[in-house]
Amino acid sequence: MEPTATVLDLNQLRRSCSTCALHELCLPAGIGVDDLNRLDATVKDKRMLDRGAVLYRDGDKFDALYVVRSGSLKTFVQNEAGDMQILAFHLPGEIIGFDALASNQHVSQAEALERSSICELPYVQLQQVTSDVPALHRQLMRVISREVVEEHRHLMMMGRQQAQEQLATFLRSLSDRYQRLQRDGNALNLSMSRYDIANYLGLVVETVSRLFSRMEEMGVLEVNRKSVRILRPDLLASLCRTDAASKQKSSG
Amino acid sequence: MEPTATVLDLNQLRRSCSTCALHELCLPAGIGVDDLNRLDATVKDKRMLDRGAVLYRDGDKFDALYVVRSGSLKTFVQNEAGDMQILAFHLPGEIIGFDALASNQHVSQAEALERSSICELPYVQLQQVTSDVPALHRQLMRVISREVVEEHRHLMMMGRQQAQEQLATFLRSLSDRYQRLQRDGNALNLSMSRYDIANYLGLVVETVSRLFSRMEEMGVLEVNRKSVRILRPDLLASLCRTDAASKQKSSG
DNA sequence: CGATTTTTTGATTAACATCAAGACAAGTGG
DNA sequence: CCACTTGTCTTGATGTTAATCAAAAAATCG
Repeated sequence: MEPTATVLDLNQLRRSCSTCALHELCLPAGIGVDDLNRLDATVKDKRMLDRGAVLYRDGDKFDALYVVRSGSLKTFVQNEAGDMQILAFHLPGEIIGFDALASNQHVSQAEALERSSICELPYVQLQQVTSDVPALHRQLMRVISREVVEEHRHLMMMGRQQAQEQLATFLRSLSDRYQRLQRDGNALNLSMSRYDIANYLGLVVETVSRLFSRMEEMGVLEVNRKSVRILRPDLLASLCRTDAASKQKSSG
Repeated sequence: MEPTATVLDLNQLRRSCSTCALHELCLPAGIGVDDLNRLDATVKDKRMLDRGAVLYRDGDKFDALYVVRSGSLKTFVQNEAGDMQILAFHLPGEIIGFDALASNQHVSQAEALERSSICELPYVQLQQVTSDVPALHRQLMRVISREVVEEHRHLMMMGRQQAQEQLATFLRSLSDRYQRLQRDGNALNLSMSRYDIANYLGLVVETVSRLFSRMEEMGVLEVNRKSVRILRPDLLASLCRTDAASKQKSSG
């Protein structure tokens, strides 16, 4: 490969928060121009991660938050026995690493699902900026709060929905996030494996595979390995809940 | 009832953060004396809630965070169909309401499980204090982060453990929290119903009831309705995970 | 291409939900 | 204080969903 290409790439990555395409979705959302430059200065050199590369692992000292700039990652926890539970899949504009604020060390692991680029926000500097810029402080709190709310959705999904509803909900939420990124919400490109999807939903891989097949038979999806096209968004929506009346499971 | 008793009660409740028994477990943890007085000034009149009383509900405008001072609460979300998912049970010293930071309105409901008293932290004032007192800002971030970490535990429990392991894990975590409150960690007083426990774990009430019976037969617990005595903490611990080797479910 | 991993499909089983009913505690009103 | 209601909890019998076991097909990789 020619060096020019690489240099261009790096320059592209080097562009600031102010000109970043994710501007309105990321930490800068709702921040004034002056303050934005300050934030910009704290964002450290962007990192590239290859598929499978680990951004941080359980036990790592906390020293930065990270923003997904392109690509995608998964975060997960592991117990003593080595069982893994995937917590979330992260798309561009999303900030990760908040779990480490509590104890000053990470209690989860973040791993790239594909080649991804990352903005690093060293925490000491970020703290400096946020204490000077109240708007940024509030914005940061809002972002953590969004993570809390998202986890509530995850809990509701795992606790109260059955397998097919869960997968439908998962696909719909992915579709929504695609749209917020100005992508076609009906043409999903799943960067995670079936195994990862199953784990995220608390199922086994066979179940997920069967569900994809079933939804394809129903005409809801067109599945081609990683690429999933939503043919009938309306049907998919209806699959998120089997006729309301029909279940107990401590619904309330 | 005699007015004197009521007045005394109110006075007791009115005592400040500095002298509160929960001092070291609550927001003041790690805050200096001077700053503590400032925090103290922002804590609004304490509220009493009767069993079943609602502190905030889904859709309520966000204007305060709340600290459980005595008693206990549950928080839960509900979907369109009315299905409920309990997110957590909250004991004294715990701060709730963070879900509302994201959108300026609550997206969950908090309800007292027994007669409980609550400290209210009006957010506008809290924001003022935190911007003046960086230590408090950091402490607040740590507390939200703890909530995130706790939810990771909940997700791991629901996604990867089976019913008996879940209940064992739940009881153990409750026991730990009792101990942090200087209570006997082996003499639990469950303020929540079997129904609530089942919902929290993603099970039905019959399953939970059967598990209590089974654990009693095994000699792990002595169950008497709301009162649960842990007879064999060691056995309980071992129940949190059936022999490590024996499962798939996308463990890693 | 052979080797390994991922995904799909089928057959069987286990875990938990559902259905049904009784036991027990806590009110409630007479 | 007692009959009666109501809600919570327990226990048993049966059913269903998703896990497990097994193996082949498809994709990825060196």
